[in-house]
Amino acid sequence: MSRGRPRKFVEAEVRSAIVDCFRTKGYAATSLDDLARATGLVRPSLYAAFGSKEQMFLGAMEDFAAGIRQQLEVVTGGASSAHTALTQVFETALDIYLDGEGGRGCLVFTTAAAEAPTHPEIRARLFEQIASNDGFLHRLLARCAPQADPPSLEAASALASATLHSLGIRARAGNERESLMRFAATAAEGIAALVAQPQATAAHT
Amino acid sequence: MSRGRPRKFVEAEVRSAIVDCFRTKGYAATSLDDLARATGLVRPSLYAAFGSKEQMFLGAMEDFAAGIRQQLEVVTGGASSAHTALTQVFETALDIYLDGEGGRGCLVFTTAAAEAPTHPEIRARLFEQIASNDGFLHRLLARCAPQADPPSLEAASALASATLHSLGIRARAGNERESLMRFAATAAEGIAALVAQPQATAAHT
DNA sequence: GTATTTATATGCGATTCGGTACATAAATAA
DNA sequence: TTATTTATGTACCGAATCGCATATAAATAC
Repeated sequence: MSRGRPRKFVEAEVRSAIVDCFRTKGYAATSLDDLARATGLVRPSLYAAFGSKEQMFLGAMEDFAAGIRQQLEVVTGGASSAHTALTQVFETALDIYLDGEGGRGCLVFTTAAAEAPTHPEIRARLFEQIASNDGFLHRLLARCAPQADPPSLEAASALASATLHSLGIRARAGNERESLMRFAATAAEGIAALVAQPQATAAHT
Repeated sequence: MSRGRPRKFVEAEVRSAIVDCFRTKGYAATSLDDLARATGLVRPSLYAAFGSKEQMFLGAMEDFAAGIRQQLEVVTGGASSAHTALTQVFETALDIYLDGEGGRGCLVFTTAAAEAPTHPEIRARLFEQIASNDGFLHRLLARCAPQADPPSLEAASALASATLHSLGIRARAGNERESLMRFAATAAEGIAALVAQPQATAAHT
């Protein structure tokens, strides 16, 4: 047991509330009072436990990305074909992007991206998380489409990543779930076709 | 000639400065004082000419989107193949996304998207501009790849749109120009392959 | 010239901002 | 019990926020 007065809050719940708050209102528009209200803590407790506003946001990026990544790994664990893997990836992401009211989208690809030009630390983490996500999709497709030649695999994983980014933006724009599902299905079929027919990429002229 | 005291500023220059300001700092973090400094106007003049902060931002979205659209139409006017058209679209977008220092990215797909959950008007315009951009790319590909079957065309234009969204995010994350160019080239080849080999899309199982 | 119209310039005013100082409460260690 | 450690709660700081009220300047209309 730790030494002093015990905390009154459950850390995981508070972290989740912080994510939701930043995701809905954005970084700059979220005040420490907003976070205090959302978490039930008072401002000094928040500061003592999670640091400054920017540190809280960096933590929220980490939490959000880790949550998505974990779900994606569970969902794609048994995927065999590229098409089913992509479909599951996109639908899992959409479930997260569309939760709550009003399409809160992606904290990393949208909210953090908006702050990147003025916050070097946020930009650095955004860079890392984009690269990490690219790597995940690349490995996933390499596993599910071993017959694809390297250029096709490269194109397919780039396009898969781009589709995920686009879904985050489109969810924010207020698209309906069915519309986003159609978009995801269309993208998944196109990308799957690429790795199914590897020779297509080479001859474009 | 108009009646009262003439304006001291050139409207186009001021509008451009407003776009740059919002694009770099984001909506909430941009103060009216920031805008006044950037434009050389004083706050009441800004307000009289362009309305509230939200109205200024909506105007900036319009200006930014119109500027990109116009450049894209010029650049793709003579494009014949899907591959060259896509390459020109992506490179033109990158020129804009990478101008200034620190990769300011896309005001619409990133900055506006971050504000969408809390600003219905911004969300509505974002929705429209995404749809408008989708339509542009769809028409462009239909013109440059008339041999493609409808499903392939659908997939290709969805992926082209997604690539544009992704480039905006990646530019914000601080990627180097060469890295983004490679990404764009990879995506362009993959998408072009889709419309070059229309039968690929149908058989994915 | 005089009135009217529009733009600029100064400055206020209530509110909110992020962060912290200080006092109090609740646990453990000795 | 007493000392120590940690968390909570209250109150406050200077700075910045958006929007506007008011006064002045510069043009045209008559």
